[in-house]
Amino acid sequence: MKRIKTLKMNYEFKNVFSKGKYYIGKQVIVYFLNNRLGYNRIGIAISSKLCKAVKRNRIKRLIRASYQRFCFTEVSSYDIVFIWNKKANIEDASFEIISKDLNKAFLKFGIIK
RNA sequence: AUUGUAAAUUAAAUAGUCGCGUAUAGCAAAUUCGAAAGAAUGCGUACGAGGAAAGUCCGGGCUCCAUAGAGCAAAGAUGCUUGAUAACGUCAAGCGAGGGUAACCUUAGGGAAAGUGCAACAGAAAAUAACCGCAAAAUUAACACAAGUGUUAAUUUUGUAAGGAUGAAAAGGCGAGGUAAGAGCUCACCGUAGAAAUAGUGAUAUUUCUAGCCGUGUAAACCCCAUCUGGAGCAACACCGAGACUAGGAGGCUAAGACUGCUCGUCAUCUCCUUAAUUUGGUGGCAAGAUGCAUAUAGCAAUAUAUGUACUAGAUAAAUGACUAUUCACGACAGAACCCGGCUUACAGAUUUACAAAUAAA
RNA sequence: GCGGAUGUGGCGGAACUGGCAGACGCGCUGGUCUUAGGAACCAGUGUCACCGACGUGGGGGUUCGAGUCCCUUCAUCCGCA
Repeated sequence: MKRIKTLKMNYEFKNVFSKGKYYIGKQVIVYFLNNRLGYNRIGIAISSKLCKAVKRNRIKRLIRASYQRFCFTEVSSYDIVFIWNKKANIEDASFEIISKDLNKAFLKFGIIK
């Protein structure tokens, strides 16, 4: 399955937020939770209060693009949720900083080596 | 050349690597997911967001509610004229009013004599104007003298809108005549209202005559008049596949339902109320349309007609991104979600056309 | 997609038919009281300025005059399917 699986329902997001572990990066906050499906599922949540649709779309694309850069050697099964850090300025969103954040987060929880 | 007015166009480009969505009677493989309906997978090829996609402020298509019906009421919208349009609160061309030296811009612009309400404070008075004042007559009192008149004051009656601290607004304005004092009482000029003629489809304009002007403002207060509007929305709706389908009550007539009230009429047979439950997946709807562009004809124009030509975004947590290199003016506002016509709002710059003003030069 | 509500000092919250905007409460500042603090009481508190002008989310309009009426726009909140 090459296509990225996504989280869809509201209760799935709530489950990850309440039970999962998290890492706070400069621009992105990452939540992790184990699942038993045998593959990863991701969800990206950006509040509509932060900015308008074009910038929100851009952030989603940046996160998705940087997620695809990591090739997962082991068969990992996690639910991962990405949230924009409210302290960071939306105008400064860039691919480099987001991919660094993701790299640190994945290293911390041992998904990649 | 400067300053300005109006209208229109455009919305960085190129190459490479990786990646995303849709389509595919191209090639390959017959497998995977699912309870089923159904869906998906590799490679290749093609295509893949705007002028506002936005706000949701109007109007329509489409679907269901009966085929969307009839009448009265209620509620709401619009409001100079003529035309355009599927329709509109939109657009075009005009008229009136206001602004600008001008090009040009703005304009919810019917009715106040159908009725009701309101006009704070100030002011004599805020809408059937006599409080002060001005003037005349009568009475009383005082004073003067030439001795029955005059002057002054007060009171009463009458006439009078010239003047009066105010106010946004004071009863057409201003000047002259006139008068006891005054007054459109009379006259000239200006304004207003009405009628006729002429021009125009018409709003209206011009001219002439008449009326001395007997009614202020507010309808974006209620209202009156004219015109218009049935309701709900693609989460509509149709179909396919699962799951669930409890207990009690009422009606099956004249009941209940189909936007609100009433009356009439129609439809369907099971419907409604309370409690429990109201879960979940797929397919269609879904992209060629009152479409855009060019030319010709009609028209001042909006637009219409004809011919030619162009047009594969179609998702369902929602597709356009990342990196590298080069160039420049160094990139604004901003992301389709059933589809169209408008309106409104946001917007870095770049380009083009037409016109106006005064100055300078030729 | 459809529908509704709200916006006024630093904060909450009044102002009715258009007619003196900032009532009232909390907070803040200064003073009295106290050895000190609290409580209590008194005075002040939009901005520029000290005459006056501008101020009810922003921009227009109607009116003699808008917090109030109308249009447009921004922000926040809520409901339904």
